[in-house]
Formats: sequence, C-alpha cells, structure tokens
Amino acid sequence: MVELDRCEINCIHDEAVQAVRQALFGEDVAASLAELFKALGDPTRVKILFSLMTRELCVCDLTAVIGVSESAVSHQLKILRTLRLVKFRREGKILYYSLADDHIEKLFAQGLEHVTE
Amino acid sequence: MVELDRCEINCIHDEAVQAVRQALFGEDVAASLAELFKALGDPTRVKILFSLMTRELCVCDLTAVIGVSESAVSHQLKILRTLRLVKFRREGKILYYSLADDHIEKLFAQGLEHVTE
DNA sequence: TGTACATATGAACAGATGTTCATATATGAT
DNA sequence: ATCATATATGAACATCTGTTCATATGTACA
Repeated sequence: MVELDRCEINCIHDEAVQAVRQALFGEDVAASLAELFKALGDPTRVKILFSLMTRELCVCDLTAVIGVSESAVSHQLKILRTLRLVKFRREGKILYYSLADDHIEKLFAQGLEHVTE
Repeated sequence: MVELDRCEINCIHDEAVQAVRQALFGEDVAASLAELFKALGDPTRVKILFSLMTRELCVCDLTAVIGVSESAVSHQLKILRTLRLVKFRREGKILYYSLADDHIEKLFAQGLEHVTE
C-alpha cells in the first residue's frame, strides 16, 4: 500500500495510475527487456548483428567487416551470446557465428522503420 | 582501400567479407539504430513507454506508476522526446505524454517474444 | 503582482560501459 | 612436445549514463 506521496490531491489521476500499475509487467520483465534493448544499443553490436543477418561469419571476418579490434569483437560477441542473440559452431580453430533466431531481424526491421522515416 | 591488416592469409573469407561490407548500412544508420535501441535499453524508460502504451499520462502519474522521482522521469522523457518516441500535449499546467507512433509497441512485442521464450 | 503548482533543466557524482593491452586457452600442424 | 593461429578473457582506463539536488520556467489563480 505505498500510496502517492507527491502531488497529493491535484495532479494525479488515480484510476489511471491504478489501471496502468496493474497492466505494467513486473520488475524482472522490465529489466530483461531493457537488457535486451541495451544489447542492441551499441554501434559495434549493431554492425555485428547486421553482418550476421547476411550470413554466418567467423570472428576474423567480423573484425575485417566492422573495422574494430578482434578483442573488441570478441568481448561484444560474449555479450550477444549471453543474451542468446547469437550462436556459433566450431570448425577446427575457427568459430562461425550466426544469429540465434529471427527475432533480431524483425527488431531491426522495426527499428529501421522508425529511424528512416 | 583499407584492406585487411590482420589474419593475413588464413582465416578471412574474402568474398564473404566483401559481400557483407557492401550489404552493411552506413555508419550513420548504424549509429541511429544503436541510439534508438539504447533509448529502449533502460528499465525506467521501458516502464515509461510501457505505461504510455495503456493510455496517455501526465508526468505526475508516471512518477506514481513507476516509482521514481519526478526529476528522473522528466530527464528520461526528454531523451524519449528527442528521439521522437513520445509526444505531449499541454492542458493548463499539466503535460500529457503519449507514444509518438506505433513502432514502439511493435518493438516491445518483438522484444517480449525473445525475452519470454 | 505574487503565490502555488507541474514540469524542466543544469551541475555533480557514483556506477556502468566499451576499448585496449597483455595474457590465456584451444585446436591443428610439424 | 612445440609452435602457430583463432579466439577468449581479465584488468585497467577513459567515457558515458542515470539519479539526485537545487534551481528555473511556465501556467493558473488570487
């Protein structure tokens, strides 16, 4: 019962606040969503993911395509892996990365719509 | 003509790299996309946007729903405004915020699919 | 004009983030 | 075993980010 302690009487629309509060997903879901979007919120990772939309690539290829150090790519790949945004298969010494599922492509498509309008 | 200066001969898949490089969108688009996703990549902003999916709300309502200071909400709203993710209308002293367009709902839907699977 | 209220904004500060550098691990070849 | 290569990882560091606190702006009303 943590009620309003600001804007005591005037500004708050009680019913609205109650309704929205109930509809609002939990703290954990909000955190997960934010974590996902945050992972997409970096130019290097955007480029990695977009590159992988074309085809699977090894770390070395990604380095060449994107133009950052191999270490930086590797660090970012770890983040993307942790969030199940990319997966990889091993072939000898080489690791081939690819998108984990097709959500990312849809997210990018939506994002591009917003950005390029 | 900045060619490969690492993994000289062995690892790079030249054709792949060339192809992906051509397909890759420009630096500016990558930056814009990252900026958009970064804006969605914070719990407070996620909650603000999700709240506004239900209905338009004033700053004071948002403060009550989300449970952070009015100043914090206001700062975050500025970021969302700058990226044209939310808009507002004034009614006397009160500002009613709402989602700028329906891209955000689609992005959230996609994001939730990934998170809750 | 002055007061009250809703919201915005700037500065400051703690904590998070991305890169670099050095080093470690894993695989294949000699 | 030793070595070279492809990738991963930890530490360090500079930069960025979100909140708080204090203050400013804008609107309504007396």
